[in-house]
Amino acid sequence: MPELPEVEVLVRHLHPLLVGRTVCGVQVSRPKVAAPTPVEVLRQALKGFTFANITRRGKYLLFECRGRRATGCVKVVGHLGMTGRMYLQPADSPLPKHASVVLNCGTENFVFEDTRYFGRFTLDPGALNHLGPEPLSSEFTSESFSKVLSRSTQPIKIKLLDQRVVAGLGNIYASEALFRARISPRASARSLTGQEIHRLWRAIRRVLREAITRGSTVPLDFRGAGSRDGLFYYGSKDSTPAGYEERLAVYDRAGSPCPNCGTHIERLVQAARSTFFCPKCQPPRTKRGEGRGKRAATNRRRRIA
DNA sequence: CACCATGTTCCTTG
DNA sequence: CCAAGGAACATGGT
Repeated sequence: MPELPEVEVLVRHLHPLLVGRTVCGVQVSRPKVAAPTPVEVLRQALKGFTFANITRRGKYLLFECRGRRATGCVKVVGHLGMTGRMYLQPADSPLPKHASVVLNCGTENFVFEDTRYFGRFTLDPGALNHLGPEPLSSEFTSESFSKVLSRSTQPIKIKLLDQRVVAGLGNIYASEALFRARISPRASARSLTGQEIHRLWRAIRRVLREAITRGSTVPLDFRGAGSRDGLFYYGSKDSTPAGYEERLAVYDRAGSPCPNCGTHIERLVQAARSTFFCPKCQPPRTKRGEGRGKRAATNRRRRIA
């Protein structure tokens, strides 16, 4: 569930539930979840502290906690990885199989469930230093975006996944934004025209905003008990959520008709990850700038062999 | 058994 | 130091 919109919706959901509550117990399932913070350090840091604020940066959740005497302030950096969920449940309810972190807050437990354990819950803020601008803030401009893209020969789709370029896009919304901007995912970043970059800049913001709006409107199941939650936020309580069909235009829709022109959506693999696009609405570059990286890589391999 | 999956980081090579 | 590619991480679904 974890790209910027999902994290944003989760933060808005958790904020009123957690702020003001005090942590009495801390349980961490395995060391790597808190790494590089030692589990014992995290436990001692949180015990007795009260949630003061919860915010987001890129795909990271930031939990601000304060001690009783305004002595210290602890900031926990959370990341959902691929399969992370966070929610509250009654303290006497059974914990999920893969409970990565459990914070007891009296009558309720705050649960960070993470099947694959790719997520993080740590005091180390290091990862935040490498993040690019927030896409929905004023620091993310068409001009700054253009400047960064002009230095790269990588396919634009791969560049969009680089968190130093812009923070919060993931595999789903990268495909969606390129479709909205009518740009081929294979086009090299530096080959984009000023007009295309502006379209892409707008598409990124629009796609993310729409997803946040939708996630805040539809009733969500944060525990993810829903059947079809793989692609969705956390799964809607409804097994067939209204509007599910049109939520994503291309992602995971290979073979389906493009909502614009009816052409079959195609799937391709870039950097070992799936990209979905409409070959007609997002046509390949005619001159140079497309497929170049691929050819270069092939030549390199030939030279080695 | 094979392949796929919303993400990040580390290692290698150039 | 930078850019780019690939494997690794861990578990489950189809």
